[in-house]
Amino acid sequence: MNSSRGKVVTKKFIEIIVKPDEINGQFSLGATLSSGQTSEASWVRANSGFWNVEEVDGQLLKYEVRQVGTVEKPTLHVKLIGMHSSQSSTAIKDYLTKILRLNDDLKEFYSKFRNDPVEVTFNPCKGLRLMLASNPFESLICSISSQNTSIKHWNSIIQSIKARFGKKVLLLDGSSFYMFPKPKSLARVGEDAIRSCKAGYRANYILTASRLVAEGKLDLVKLSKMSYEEAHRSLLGVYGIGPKVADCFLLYGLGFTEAAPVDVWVHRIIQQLYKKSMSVNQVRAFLRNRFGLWAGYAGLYLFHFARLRSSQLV
DNA sequence: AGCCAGGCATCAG
DNA sequence: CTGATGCATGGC
Repeated sequence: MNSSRGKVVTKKFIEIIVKPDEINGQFSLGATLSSGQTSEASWVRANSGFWNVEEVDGQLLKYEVRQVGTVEKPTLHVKLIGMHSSQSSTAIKDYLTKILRLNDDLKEFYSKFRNDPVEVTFNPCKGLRLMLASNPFESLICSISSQNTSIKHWNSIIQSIKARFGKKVLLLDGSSFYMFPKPKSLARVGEDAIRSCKAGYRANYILTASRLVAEGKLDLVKLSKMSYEEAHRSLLGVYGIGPKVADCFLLYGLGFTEAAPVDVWVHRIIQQLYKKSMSVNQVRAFLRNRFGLWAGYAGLYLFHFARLRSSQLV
């Protein structure tokens, strides 16, 4: 069992495998983690996969996920570093299934809307899945930081916030990682400090939201138990949070799949595909009415498709 | 140099 | 309610 006293080299990690029959339909890890979702800022690309660090059952855990096989028959290899022997690998599997949304029935999405103009996105985006943020507060700040700037820039804002105000942890493989600060820590640092993370005018929004969460006036758990409309309405009351940021957080932070964030990309592509001139608000209503609980997926596919096309990859 | 990026608060009408 | 404008920052 314990090899640390023997001649055998201690195995520092455990590897688990997620098989095709544990994934509901197609999956593309690469597309999913490269699609600019506001839940993914913390994932790091390395080797042939991606890694992240999270607290699972109060235990710090680094996981490296790599896809083998095809998009149609996907298999995931997950390397776990720092796992206690008391933790079951099925608990880890459940956790990954939840945040990579492996139970979402993608084939149903494709077949249900195969006669809709959104169908043109299915092939180029095949296997793309929504992701659920593992830390709702981090997702809230990511969503706020992402407004009116590039994906690259808001990712760098988040990295700076983590490096400046987050706790540094050392991992068993020798690497280190900055955790996202807790609401109370971030609420304490002041606007100038947040501004120095190149957050610009968003610094005030970030600080305001952090204070509200720290003081319990913005209860993320309570929000997750409301209806979508109710939760959206109450988020709009927060300074710095508008319709798009609220939808980002509800979708990626809390898992409301009927939320479809409408940004400039989605606004443009919807008007092109459906040949109708619409305001941002009209597009938002349009997506919700047409796609219901699949609106989040439709929005993500349209967003990713539009960006792929503009970079000449399609 | 000027415009755009996963927008929002504010103010005018 | 809808429409115009300023706002930090970085990339092209």
